Amino acid sequence: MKSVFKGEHDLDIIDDLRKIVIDSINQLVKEHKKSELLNLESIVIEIPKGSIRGDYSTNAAMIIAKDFSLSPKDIGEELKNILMRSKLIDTVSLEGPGFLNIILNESIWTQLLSNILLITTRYGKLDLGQKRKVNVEFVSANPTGPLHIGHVRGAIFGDALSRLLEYTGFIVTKEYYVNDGGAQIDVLGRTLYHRYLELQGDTADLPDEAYPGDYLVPVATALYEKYGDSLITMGVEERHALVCDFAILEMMQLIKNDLKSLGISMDNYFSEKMMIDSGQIDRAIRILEKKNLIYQGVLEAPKGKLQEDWKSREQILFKSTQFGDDMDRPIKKSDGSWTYFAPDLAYHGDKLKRKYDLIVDVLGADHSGYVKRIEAVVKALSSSPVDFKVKLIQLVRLLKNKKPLKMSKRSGDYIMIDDLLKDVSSDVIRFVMLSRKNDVPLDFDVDLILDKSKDNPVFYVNYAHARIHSILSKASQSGLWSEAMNKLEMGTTGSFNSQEIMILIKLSEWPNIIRQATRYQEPHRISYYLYELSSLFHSLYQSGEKDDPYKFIILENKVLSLQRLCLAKSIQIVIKNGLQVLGIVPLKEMY
RNA sequence: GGCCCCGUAGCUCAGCUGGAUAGAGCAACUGACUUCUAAUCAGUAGGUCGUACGUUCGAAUCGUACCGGGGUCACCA
Repeated sequence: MKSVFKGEHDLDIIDDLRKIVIDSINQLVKEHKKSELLNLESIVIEIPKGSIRGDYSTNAAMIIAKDFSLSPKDIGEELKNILMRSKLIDTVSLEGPGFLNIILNESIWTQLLSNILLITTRYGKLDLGQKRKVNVEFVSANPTGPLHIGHVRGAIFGDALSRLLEYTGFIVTKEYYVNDGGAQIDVLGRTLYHRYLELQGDTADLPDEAYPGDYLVPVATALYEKYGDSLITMGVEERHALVCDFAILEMMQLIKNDLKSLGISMDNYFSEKMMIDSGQIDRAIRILEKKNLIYQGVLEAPKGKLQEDWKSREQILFKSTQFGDDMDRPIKKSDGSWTYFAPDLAYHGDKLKRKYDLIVDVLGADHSGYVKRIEAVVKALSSSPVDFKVKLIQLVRLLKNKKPLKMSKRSGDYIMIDDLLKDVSSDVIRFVMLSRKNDVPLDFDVDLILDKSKDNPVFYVNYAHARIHSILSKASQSGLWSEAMNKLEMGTTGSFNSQEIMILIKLSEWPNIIRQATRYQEPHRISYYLYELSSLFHSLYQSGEKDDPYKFIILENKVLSLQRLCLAKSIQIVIKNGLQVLGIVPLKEMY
């Protein structure tokens, strides 16, 4: 019987082990003359925690017990006997309610290290996407001002998710929906014109509805440089259109700069205005009309708290309740103009036309009430079921000295991204933003980040990376190590201590972490993994501090030394791969 | 009132696609710097996994109800 591990493929021990278990089960199925297919989806290979003996464990026996009408212990015993035949498996023990604890043949660890050293950046780079097309829409902030801290989390999440999907073989389009067609643009235009008049001596106060903050002042200067005072005598409508267009261009430039400084580049900026002008809304609505999903009707008044200005009125509605929404949704205002929903409806229709296999919307949690109607649109407009996911990003609670920091929209005292980046690198911000699951609120303490940045876990991870770099360069000086060295011929003692094996098991988990993070679209799993891996490394490193035999560089034992250095290098490779998926630059030194 | 998210150690959170003795960080306490980088490590202490019922061999994880916190329920965007 040929070893599964001996193929030329990149090593993915957990997945391979799972295949061995499944093969063994299929063999049992034959032996027991069972013909029906078993549901093997929930069979998992796990890394047991605590003091349980075993490199890996599987719940297989407990899952299949029913199908065989046997107890988990009995079927587990049979499964164990088959598993024991595999050359890769050293021992299998049946424990607890029916877990099979597996210890692999120790030669696997040398193979794992050779494999990681050989394929480096490719280790963990699974082809899960197989060139399927994905659209990830994120940020999509209104082009009425620069990005502030509230936008950062969604921006970084969307970018990291996109990187992850690209890493795993998807073809990703990172897209920004530019709301350049709505009423807020009129306000923007009027505010800019006000600033423009100020330049020419007009001392009127900023109107209440105008955008606060002085970021439009330089834009007004640019406007003046281009047009002089000719705007004042221009026709109102012509002037307003011109000012608005100018403002949008400038605002998008600000936003693009902010994104760039966070390491984010979009593939596509989708203009709402251009879409409206090309008549796409009408077309999308005509499709819905054909499906009988548009009607004139009256909505019931909202229940619960009384809405003072509520008036019953007949409107053009989209029958989103047919797809699970709570109420049908209006698409036109009483003045005949579109609601916000109408262009967004057409926009998702446009995404569908572009034939993506997966469409992801990254939205702020304050849009949670909006999710169902968008899902309804996607269902209504697509001819075949499409994989559509909305990822809601919870708010960032901004703290200063552990106290909530109020940001007032009126005074315009938002913390802007470029302010933040003056004091702290985008890498640090990235790691913090990715250190929580997307649907949990995140505390972001400005002081903690600014003054005591070493409390940030990204330094912990980077410190491990840098330490390894340092060890390796020291080892190079002693001639024990060189990047050009043929690692496949590395000497190994063939045996590893328990601390090293814990790390090797952790390293073997990396492809699986990538698999899970991709499947659930949860980049934070990578942050946690990297922290844990770094922790194991620091611990191992410290063992060498106390005991010379545990050092990485042991001049009098070149074989052992090389083995340790290969382990260190492998850890470094995985940390580097992980940080790069998160869009963070791995450091070679900390000072 | 409807819908969505959350409730796990003093604090901030992992774990949630059902599995074994529920894990980290911070804070507290004890200890380790003639070094391969102490931005680190070792150890101690800390728990009715919001409550109750249910599903089953087995529940922090799934279901129902309730309690508590947040968000959202416009012709806003």
